[in-house]
Amino acid sequence: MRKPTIQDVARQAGVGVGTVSRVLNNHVAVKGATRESVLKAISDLEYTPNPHARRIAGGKSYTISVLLPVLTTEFYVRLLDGLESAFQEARYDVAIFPLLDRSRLERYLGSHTLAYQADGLVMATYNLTQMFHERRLRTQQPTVLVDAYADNVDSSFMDNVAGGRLAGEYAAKLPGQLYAVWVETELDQLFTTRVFEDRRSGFMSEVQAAGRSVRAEYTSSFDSLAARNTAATLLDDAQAAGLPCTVFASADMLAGALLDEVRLRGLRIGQDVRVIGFDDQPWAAERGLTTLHQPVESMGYEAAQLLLSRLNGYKGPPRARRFEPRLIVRGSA
Amino acid sequence: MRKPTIQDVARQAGVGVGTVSRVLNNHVAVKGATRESVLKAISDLEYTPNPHARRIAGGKSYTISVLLPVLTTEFYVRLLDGLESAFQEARYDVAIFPLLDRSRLERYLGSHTLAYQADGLVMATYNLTQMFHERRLRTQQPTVLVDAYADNVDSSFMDNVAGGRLAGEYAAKLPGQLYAVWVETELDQLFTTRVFEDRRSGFMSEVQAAGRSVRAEYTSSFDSLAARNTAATLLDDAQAAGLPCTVFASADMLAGALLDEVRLRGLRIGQDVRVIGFDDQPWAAERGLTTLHQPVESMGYEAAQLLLSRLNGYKGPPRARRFEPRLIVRGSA
DNA sequence: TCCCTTTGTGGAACGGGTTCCACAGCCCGG
DNA sequence: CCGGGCTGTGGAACCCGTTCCACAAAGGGA
Repeated sequence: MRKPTIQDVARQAGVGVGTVSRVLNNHVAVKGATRESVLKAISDLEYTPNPHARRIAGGKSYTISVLLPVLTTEFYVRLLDGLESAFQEARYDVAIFPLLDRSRLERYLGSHTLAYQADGLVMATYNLTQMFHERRLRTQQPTVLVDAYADNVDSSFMDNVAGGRLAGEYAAKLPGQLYAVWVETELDQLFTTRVFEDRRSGFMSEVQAAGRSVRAEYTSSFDSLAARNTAATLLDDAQAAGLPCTVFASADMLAGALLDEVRLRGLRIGQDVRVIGFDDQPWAAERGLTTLHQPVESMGYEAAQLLLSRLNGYKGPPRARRFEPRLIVRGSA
Repeated sequence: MRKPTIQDVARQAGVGVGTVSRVLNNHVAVKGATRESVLKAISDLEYTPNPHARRIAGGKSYTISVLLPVLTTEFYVRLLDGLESAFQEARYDVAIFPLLDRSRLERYLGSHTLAYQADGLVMATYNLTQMFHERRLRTQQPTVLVDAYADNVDSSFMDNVAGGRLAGEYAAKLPGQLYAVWVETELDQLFTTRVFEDRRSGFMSEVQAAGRSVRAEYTSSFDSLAARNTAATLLDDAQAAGLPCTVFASADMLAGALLDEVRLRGLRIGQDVRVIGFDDQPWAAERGLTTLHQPVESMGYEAAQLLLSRLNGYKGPPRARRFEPRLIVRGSA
């Protein structure tokens, strides 16, 4: 049996095709009773609109490209959930582009692939808009940054400076020497993020304002081995200088490595060594990690709304949606 | 200025629209001279066909979904290169779906997202077809496995058993105790792969046939810290038992951890400790790693061809394209 | 040379939506 | 009670390719 079309629905409901289309797109000018009968016909026939017909008639692709770093963290799963729920409401499809490497990025955007055909672009964490200005990417779609910001495009992000400050404020009240460990930004200039820089500056300003000294020279890449090595070095120094101490780990991943290493040395978490993380990953609650929580879904949802309003013709200056982090105090600090 | 359509091209070239369409789709029945004039008109007008119109007219989505594990290894970049080059030739778009987690997979395939609309499915490394049979996924698109195999669907893969055998055969001739380290398959039952199992069975059979004993109880997950820990444990044992020794690492990632740990201990690679990897990642040449090379692009390209032939109506039984690994001998063993 | 195939080509019909115009019915003010 | 405007709705035109049918021209066999 043929897939039902909008014509079939119109016939079944005893209305015109225009009316069915109006119901599908939530146009206001459809009377309650008419709308009901259309909806009934739709469900009776199990009708689903043909997206390609829609695209060609509407002259748009109703597709959004999302460019993501390749990381399996819960963060991006939740971010996508937020993005997709908003785009789904507006009947947009989402195409995901994992940023595997530089050449692949250029291929994504430079040729006639899905990303190129999309009506809009979402960039997560990495701000690649500079490439547009350098004319290395020729895309001109409306763009929104999420988990990143810039003053020339719309953005939806958490205030990482504020997060750093919350951590700093809290840490400043704890006894013992203060330490901090940072994530190094990626090697490739292209894929950089200011997230960790911001966390750092917030933390440092607050701690210094409180007159506390910090040993903040520890860094690690986003890799479990590197994190563990850094944790070990830091704890060597801390043990040499004398416990207790407090460590701010600018990502839960680093905090996790610290917790492991602390346990390995038979030290007591929350007493000998206090650890403050950042991200509130799913395991953080389980392991009692004091950390900063981000409203990730909301960030995604709002990013989508910003982009959708551009697609609906909004022409104003770039807007920024700033979200506030929340310090979750658990046992680790 | 409006984007040129096929009508504009036809007018410019002084031919009918049907002819233009035939040229675009490489139908044979177009004379050389006519074809030339059409091609000239296309390039003069900078015409690019509207993919959505094509989809609706053709009744297909001309889109393939590729389901990938989320790993930044060179392997998947190359695999995608192979897949995309074949699909591009056939004028198919590729949509990538990183397998972030289970719920996301079900959402991808269960609802009316891009993956669902696609004409075909490529699954890399993970064989998720069992979910179709369990009715947990309702997709019925033609499917091809790449870097994985099963007897109920088309597949394109390297013979990992043969790779293991090559490694075993080579290792069996080297002096000292033999060791082997394996990658554990993922925890989630859904995302499993037989790749490492195969490498293991190939290696073991060859080594045992040569009458050599192996200490093959070492395993690690695909994580740098875990790999390093395993490497350390293995080398502790090896040093206790006496050098020289030879280690087969069933993934270059593990081999890399071994090389690091060997250097750390001041041992000589290729003399005290010989290491054989698997994958031939880009850094392997640089670090002189003896390893097994896979024709990754070809695997991807052939997988695409298998799928395309299904899309063109091929109805035969499942086919398997098996590729042979090649042992690259460098300094490490 | 004539008729019958091939071969190559033009163009209408078609796919399934959206949009816009026209019109019916209603409400309201004068 | 009538005309003007507003609201809600039907349906034709349109979006832009692919496909198929019809037909002209060229080639081949008798």
